[in-house]
Amino acid sequence: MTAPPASPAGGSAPAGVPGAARQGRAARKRPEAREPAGRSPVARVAVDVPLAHLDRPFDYLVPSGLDDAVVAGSRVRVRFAGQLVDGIVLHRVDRTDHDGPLAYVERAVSAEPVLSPEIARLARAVADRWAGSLTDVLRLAVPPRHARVESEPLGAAVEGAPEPVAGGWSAYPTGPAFLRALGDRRSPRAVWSALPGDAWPARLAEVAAAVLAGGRGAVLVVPDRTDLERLDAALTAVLGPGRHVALAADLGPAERYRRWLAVRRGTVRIAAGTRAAAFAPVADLGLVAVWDDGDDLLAEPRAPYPHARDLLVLRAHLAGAAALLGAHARTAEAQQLVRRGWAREIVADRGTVRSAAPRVAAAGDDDELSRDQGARSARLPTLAWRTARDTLATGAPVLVQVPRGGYAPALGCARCRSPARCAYCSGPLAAGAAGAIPACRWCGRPAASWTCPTCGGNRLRAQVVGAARTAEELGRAFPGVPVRSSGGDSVLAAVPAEPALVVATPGAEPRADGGYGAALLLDGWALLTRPDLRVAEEALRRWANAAALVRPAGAGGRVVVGADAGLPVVQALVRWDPAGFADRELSERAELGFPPAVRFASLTGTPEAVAELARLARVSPSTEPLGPVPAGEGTERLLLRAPREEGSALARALHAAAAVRSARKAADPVRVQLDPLELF
DNA sequence: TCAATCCGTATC
DNA sequence: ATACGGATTGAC
Repeated sequence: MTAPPASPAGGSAPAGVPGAARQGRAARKRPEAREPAGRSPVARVAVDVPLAHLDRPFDYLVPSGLDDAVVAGSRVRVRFAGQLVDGIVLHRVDRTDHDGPLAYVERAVSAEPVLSPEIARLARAVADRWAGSLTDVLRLAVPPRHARVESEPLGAAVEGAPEPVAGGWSAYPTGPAFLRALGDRRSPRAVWSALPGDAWPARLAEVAAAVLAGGRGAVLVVPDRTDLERLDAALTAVLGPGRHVALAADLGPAERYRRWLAVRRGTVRIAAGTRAAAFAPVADLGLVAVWDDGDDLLAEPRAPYPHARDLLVLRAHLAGAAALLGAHARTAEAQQLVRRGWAREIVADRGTVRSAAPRVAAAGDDDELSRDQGARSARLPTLAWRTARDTLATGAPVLVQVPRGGYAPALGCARCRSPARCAYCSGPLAAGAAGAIPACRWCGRPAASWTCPTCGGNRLRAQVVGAARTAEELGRAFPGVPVRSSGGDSVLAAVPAEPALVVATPGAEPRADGGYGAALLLDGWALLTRPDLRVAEEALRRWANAAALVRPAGAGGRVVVGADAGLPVVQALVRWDPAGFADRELSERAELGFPPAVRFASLTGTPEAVAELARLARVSPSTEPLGPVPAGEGTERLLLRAPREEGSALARALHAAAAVRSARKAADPVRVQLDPLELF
């Protein structure tokens, strides 16, 4: 360590020159004399440059005039490689490790310490875990500044803690103990299988109340906006007003920053939100929770592509906080946390599950279709049709889950069944409405006339029937029964307790007042035939989320799933055993060498760039390359597979290789993703 | 011998 | 990105 030099720029600065600078030819403003702050004159700054080889802090001198504003966590502007860039102060320190002159911090943007020590540590760990740069993570973690909001008067914190309530947690044998531990400032970790019909937002709100009772704060993450609205309402109901904020991406910059600042300043201690809220800088963090961690909305689409579940697990670990992963279904990742002993299970006993769940029956492809004319055109198996008819007769609504939106989202040749492709870009053709001219789903060009390249036929038929056409057909099959649709841009939150057919795409199912009388889960084959590692897990997740909205079997609740009864995933739904399914799934993946039993990295870019990065990455001998395979538009994708315990070494090697490439000014970027959701 | 230019490397 | 240092080139 060396002491900071007394003056910047190698001693050439006009330290002793009085304010009246000599007039040059032009009225060029000379920098006024600056001197380093008296104590801790060095600011260690994370500069906002995305280059991998610059992913480390840089030291600057704090001029005495900025001594008060340049604090750990505050935003600054500094000169870096000749240009002014944004930065965030990581620390104020006494001396520098840098042997060379230090530049001064140019400007303090504000004295607000936006980066808390906990989030600074987390951001570094996230960058390391996902082979990214700190800068990239900070862009995800710290929202853009809004100066006016920052200067608004501080809102008052609501004092005291709300009454803790065991509420619905007593339905789970280990639930009350979990809540008690939170109230005692301990940090239990659990994977929670929510009972069908349970009001999960209320359960999360009760958990938040327990954390508050212990004097700590919590972060609660849900997949989407609709879930957040429900959680927001439950938090208000259980905690009272002013004790939490809802953080969503679409709030607008001012409101977003206002709520975020309330968390950062400690005015509120409970932060609920969608995936970006996983970084919410809650003070004295007691708990992180995530609902329905299998939802792919929790995967961040921006570099370095962290997944909110894994990020929260990491955060709980670093901060010594409790963790709760709740869902109706269960992911293999959550099951792995249980198996490794990192988390305990919170599950109801079999009897409770049985009495809460609807009765589930399978109607596979070989089931005869209904003889009813309308029902046949709606491709309802007899069982589904009868179930709908009988349920509607009792006065209850029926939920119809259709895997795909639109009208006919995939068309094929009427004669040979081969998929219909766009003549220009080879994208899939789809029809938007009955009798509408088909159009390409990629480029939007209409295909007024079409000839099958395989057999020469020129008539199209629907390969996949979408929700819109299903609604139309159900209307004919059940004349006089209202049909409501939910999906795409128009998602219904709830429907009344009256006879209706409610057609929804997965994730857009409205809740029914008093529960649905029945749910028909159509076209299971369409869900299960996609070439994806997670198809079965994802199908069970979607089915369970829909079936959880149906009344218990004892109250007449019925579910018909349109898939082969012999499939293990269908059996898991029939028996309502998501934990058993996840356990078997995890074992299978371990045998086949798939995540989460092993770690994967995916490198995407031009073939040369991918090859170069793979060559530069000093990976362990047990790291296995798979591919590369074409990934469209002149790019390739290479997968690297490593044993689970070598995951961080793999990430480190890839980041180091990316640093070599960025230092060489390599032109073509390579996208590096750890644990990518899509493997094939 | 010196200045203009090129290239590589560090960026505090 | 840009800026700087050292090497290289070319003209006198």
